[in-house]
Amino acid sequence: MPRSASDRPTLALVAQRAGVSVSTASLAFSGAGPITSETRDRVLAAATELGYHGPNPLGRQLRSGRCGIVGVVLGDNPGRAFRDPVSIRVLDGLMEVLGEHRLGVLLIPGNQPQSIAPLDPLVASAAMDVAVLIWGALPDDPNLAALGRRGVPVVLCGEQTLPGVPVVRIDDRAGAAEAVRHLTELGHTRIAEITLPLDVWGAHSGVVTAARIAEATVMVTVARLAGFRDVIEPVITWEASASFVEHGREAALSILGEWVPASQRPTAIFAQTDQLAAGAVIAARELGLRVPEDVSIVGFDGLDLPWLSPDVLTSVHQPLRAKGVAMGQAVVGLLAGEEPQVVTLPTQLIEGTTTTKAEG
Amino acid sequence: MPRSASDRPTLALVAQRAGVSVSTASLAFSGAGPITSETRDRVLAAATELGYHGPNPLGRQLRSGRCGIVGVVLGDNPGRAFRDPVSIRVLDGLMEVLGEHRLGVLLIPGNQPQSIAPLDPLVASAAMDVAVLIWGALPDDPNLAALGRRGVPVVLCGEQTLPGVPVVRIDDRAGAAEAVRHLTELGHTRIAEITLPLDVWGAHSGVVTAARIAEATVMVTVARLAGFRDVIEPVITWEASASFVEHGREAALSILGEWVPASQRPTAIFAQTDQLAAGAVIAARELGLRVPEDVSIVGFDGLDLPWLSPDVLTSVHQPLRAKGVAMGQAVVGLLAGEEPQVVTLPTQLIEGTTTTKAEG
DNA sequence: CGGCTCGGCCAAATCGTTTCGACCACATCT
DNA sequence: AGATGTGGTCGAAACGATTTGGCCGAGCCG
Repeated sequence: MPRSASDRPTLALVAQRAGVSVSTASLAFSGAGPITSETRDRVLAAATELGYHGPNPLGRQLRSGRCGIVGVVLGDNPGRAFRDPVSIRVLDGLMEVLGEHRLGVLLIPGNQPQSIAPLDPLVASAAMDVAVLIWGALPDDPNLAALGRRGVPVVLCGEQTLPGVPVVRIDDRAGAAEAVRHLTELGHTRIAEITLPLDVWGAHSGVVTAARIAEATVMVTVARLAGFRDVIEPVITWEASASFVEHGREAALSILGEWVPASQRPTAIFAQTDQLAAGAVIAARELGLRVPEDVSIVGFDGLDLPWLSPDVLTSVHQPLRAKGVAMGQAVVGLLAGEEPQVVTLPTQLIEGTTTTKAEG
Repeated sequence: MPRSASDRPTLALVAQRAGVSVSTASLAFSGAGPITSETRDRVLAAATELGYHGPNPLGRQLRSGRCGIVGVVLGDNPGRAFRDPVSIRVLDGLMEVLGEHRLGVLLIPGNQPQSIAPLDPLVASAAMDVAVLIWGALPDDPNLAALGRRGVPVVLCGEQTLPGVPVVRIDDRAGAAEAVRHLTELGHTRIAEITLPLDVWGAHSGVVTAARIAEATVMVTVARLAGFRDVIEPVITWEASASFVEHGREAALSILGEWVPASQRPTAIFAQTDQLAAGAVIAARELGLRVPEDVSIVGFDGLDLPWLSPDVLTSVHQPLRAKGVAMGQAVVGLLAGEEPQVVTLPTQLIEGTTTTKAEG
């Protein structure tokens, strides 16, 4: 057994030992092309004798021009992307499909807006057959530009569409509208909003004005903001700096705090993600408010949140795993030379225990 | 700009256009070796004209014998590995170090015990310079065996040590003992235990006997079980089928249920992970028990659990991110030809709000 | 019995880059 | 002036596999 990678036997060595040509030995492993089982056995025997365990992927890759690797660009630093159950679920579905097609997932930290280095070196020069921008792309995304220059095909996720690029999306605007309409149909009129960051920096946090909302650049946020306003105008909008429970809690503590007269207190909150909504539920509990009697709360994503027990969040469910699966299929289609498509997946509001009729 | 990968210009083309040899053109890009700035500029100009954006990584890889990729083998299916905040944090630290050294992370679904296919094809044949078994290895791990045959160096995480293989670990046994000792020092004597799965299948769930405990095969579990028993014998041991909140909740509902006479009810629980412990806190709340007055709960890992608010879990903190960092450094060291080491990181019990003195 | 087909094997070209050694011109030292 | 560098460039040989086209012999059909 070879100690290090340097003294690994090559196919040529195996062929020599088996008394056949290199091409025949290759055939014995790949299985393509006609070969006597006797010959194959001789090659395989020679291989085991020499400790040769299959062809070196590097050589194969160079020849075939493919490396079997799909780069997955995380939209933010990995610490955040991974803490977000949403991307986790998507990644899960994606890996399933890619695994079936013997494609590997290369994790690529996305561009970090505050960083000086605009581009991860992996984006610029790692070997990959396709890249997936799992968190959506900005209109002038540097990753997208770099991958385009390199000639790496891309699959996108989210609102942004580009000619010749497959996109997997949901109707964020309609989903948000459905959530808010659910609340208005229950009789709520004073509805607060907890929104995702309006820009990629995520530096701001707190109540925001209409002016700032009009300048929002993150496409997902923009769509969900618009969906809310398709139904009714929020009484207050609170911008979170990221989609974590603690931010939702902080927002709701402020929105529902005791300094707000009960008569003016929002009777419902729509949070743009389940994490934020869950934070709001926790905040309401801490403030001694009953959910949903005193305040109804709706989220977006449809995560399974066992730790919110005994509450079950009312939420706009999106098929996260299916999203990943669809992206995987888009990757496979791209490699097969199919025409890129825009796939829109359905969302569905599912009632939990955190919404009920407005009092009075 | 080239439309597809097939008609991408090569270094030879660029060299020809610039009127220099291929080797000189290579020098112009790599920067290694002497070259006139004038010549380099000519090459670079020719490259931009042709839309050549740096050397093809595949060719470079074949030549250098390295592909700049580290395979990260997830111990279970990715859906689970990613749901577990523990591996996420470790992965985060790992990616940071590897990123600094321009190494990419290739995600590899681990062996799925219930599956017929014993080995992921990526383990068997993906190109990688090193593999990291992030969830530790079994004594007879098929991944480990396959990687060994292929000559891929390995970095391990956890209790299992192997000659010539770098390992990053914590002292699980001592950590568990510290947690339980904390409870006994507070006067607790009836202490229940919620344990991680005893075997890799994770099919069993419920109260377990001493006989089954003696047959535990997962090293981490074994170590934490032993740590408990270094201090005191648990009054009851409940095996969870995975490290999720809902399993901890289920366990605690059973352990603390109203059918248990208050005089015999455990006054404290040590759960082998924070997720399980958090589930226990939630269960206690649902049962109307006060934490910590009626029941003290200790976890293991030291996760930040904002959704457990207002409680803060008492827990044995392990440096998760540092674990990833150490594994990254082990990878880099391995590639640099350094001697493999076993690194043991410290753990520390940090008191939250979920433990207090036993009553009476 | 001759021509044709076809299965099984091989030689050689190819993928795109890096790197080693050779080479040349020019400057420097003795 | 001749010997000794030396900076800049080039040719050619790896790196390890796949794949195309060709060759040879055996079987089949007419």
